[in-house]
Amino acid sequence: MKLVIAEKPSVGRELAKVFGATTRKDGYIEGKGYSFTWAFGHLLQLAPPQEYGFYGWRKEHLPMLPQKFKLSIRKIKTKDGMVEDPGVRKQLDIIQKLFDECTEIIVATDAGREGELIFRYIYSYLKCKKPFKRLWISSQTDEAIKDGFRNLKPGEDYDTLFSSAHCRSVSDWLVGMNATQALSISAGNRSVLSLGRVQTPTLAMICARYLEIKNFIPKIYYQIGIQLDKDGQLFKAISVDNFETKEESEAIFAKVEDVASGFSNGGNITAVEAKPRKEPPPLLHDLSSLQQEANKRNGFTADQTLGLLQNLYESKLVTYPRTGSRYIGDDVFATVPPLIASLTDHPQFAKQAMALGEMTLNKRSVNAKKVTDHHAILTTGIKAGSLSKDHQAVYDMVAGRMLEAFHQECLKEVTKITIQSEITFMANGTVIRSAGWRSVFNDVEDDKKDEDNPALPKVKKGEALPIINKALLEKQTKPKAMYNEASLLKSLETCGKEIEDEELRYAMKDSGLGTPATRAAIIETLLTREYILREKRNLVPTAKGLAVYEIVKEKRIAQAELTGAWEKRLEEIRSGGTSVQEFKSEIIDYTRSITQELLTDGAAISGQLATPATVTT
DNA sequence: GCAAGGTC
Repeated sequence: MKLVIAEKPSVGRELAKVFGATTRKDGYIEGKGYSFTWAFGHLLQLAPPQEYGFYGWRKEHLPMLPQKFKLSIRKIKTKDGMVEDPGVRKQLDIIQKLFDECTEIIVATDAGREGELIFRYIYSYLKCKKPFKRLWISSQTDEAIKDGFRNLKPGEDYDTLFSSAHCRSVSDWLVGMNATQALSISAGNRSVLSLGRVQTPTLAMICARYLEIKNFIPKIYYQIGIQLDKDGQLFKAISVDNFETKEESEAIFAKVEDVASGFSNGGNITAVEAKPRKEPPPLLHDLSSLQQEANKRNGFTADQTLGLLQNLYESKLVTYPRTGSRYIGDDVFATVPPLIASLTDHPQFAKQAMALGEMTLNKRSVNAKKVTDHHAILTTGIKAGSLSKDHQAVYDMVAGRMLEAFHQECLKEVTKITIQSEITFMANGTVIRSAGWRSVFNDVEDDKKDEDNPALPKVKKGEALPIINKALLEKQTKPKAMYNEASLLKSLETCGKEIEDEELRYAMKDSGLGTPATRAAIIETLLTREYILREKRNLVPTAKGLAVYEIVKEKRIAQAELTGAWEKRLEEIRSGGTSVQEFKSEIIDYTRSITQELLTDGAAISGQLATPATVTT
């Protein structure tokens, strides 16, 4: 018997189906000379400090540098503390039995660094010696699966990928465990002050933004607004320049030739520009973009959205949710028309689904090269029974985005009219000629809500129009907005760099902080540590969070660049350019220095933290 | 009591 092992049950079942294996057993499926089993993500983790003899949190232990790392079964939190996850233990027993019985293993965990690690940790923990080959596919259509099985790779081809994965894991343990204990101990050991490669830069982003807003000094400036009349159709224009002083703006304001000052046609049209603009549909959703949208539309937290999506996935209503790709391959694209047809009885989308059925589908979201472990989130075509309100809301965001993504471009006409009257004014207007994808939700664009003129009258250069109204406007510069879950997720994708362009931002996603599957958990960790609070929809730092930030803000552990630097080195390990030993010794050096620094610097916040919890006996 | 990574 050959054993196929997948990363998760859904993939194991899918592979079995393609092979025609149908005998369902407890934890695996059998048939045609194969057995198909699965993990549930990482079943094993690097063992905690006490398994190396570091009991309690003691300064004398630091830095903890285990010679050889051990693996232990994934734990879950219960009221009696952390215990082995019984489901994980059971599945490991099943895998052990299948390892013993098989002649060969086919590794079918996700095609990536963590997928490799999931299998290798199991293989190592169960002390298996059987030969294994690697299935490496980026799409799970029948054809891609069959093709992958015809082209199995030698297992050892991925040895360096495993090395880089293990290094990632060990490095996070060394830096995270040591830094956390060092800071907690030196700050007086009152509570857990956790630090880590991902959570600490995230905290730093929230704190830096908060302080920037708190220290922001608004500046007053003046603008002049006018209203013009073209044959009874009124429109607004605003001065191109801002004025710094009230005196200056008042002097100019007085000279603007409005009707009330005796000028019947004081507004001279000096330029008219009307340009058609095409707006392509948005890309399909990946987890992060969906979490952002659900936060904006419904106020769901990243964690809630992930939970709702996971339920929908388990009910087979949507495809795999923890994806970082907003694209699908051509093979999946071939399955899209029936998916759209399945929405023709949807109460909200029926009309658009029918219209889309008649059109050539837009292929902006179709690009096999941009599909990594998983493709963008789609519906499956399976009819949703009655869903809870929240589940329905998330399902509709997936379905609606699908209709948008394959829809026509939105065609607009953008008009700019330049008016001269003592100074230069500008009127902007946008008219939608053909709504295209925008007809799915009929939303107003975020940045167009305060646009002064939806439609502008037809005017010609050289015309003079009456200015029927003028106003001196006093305005203030505004600080950036506080982070909320949506804007934080967006920032994590690009390490805090603000990139508006959707595709450019997407290109940077490999250098982001955390992964789609872990970002919601990172936010929850910061909340659990009481480093941050939810204040309405905003995420704001607490005094504790700010105190920790003050200690670490200049250190590498608080900078997103640390992840970038590690990633570069890990890729060198994978490609064979750097030895594992070289990287590990760098990490150990860094662990020693950050631990030492924190043991000293942490004392600074000892007094600032909340009084220790009262101990009752 | 602690990281970040994966998933149910």
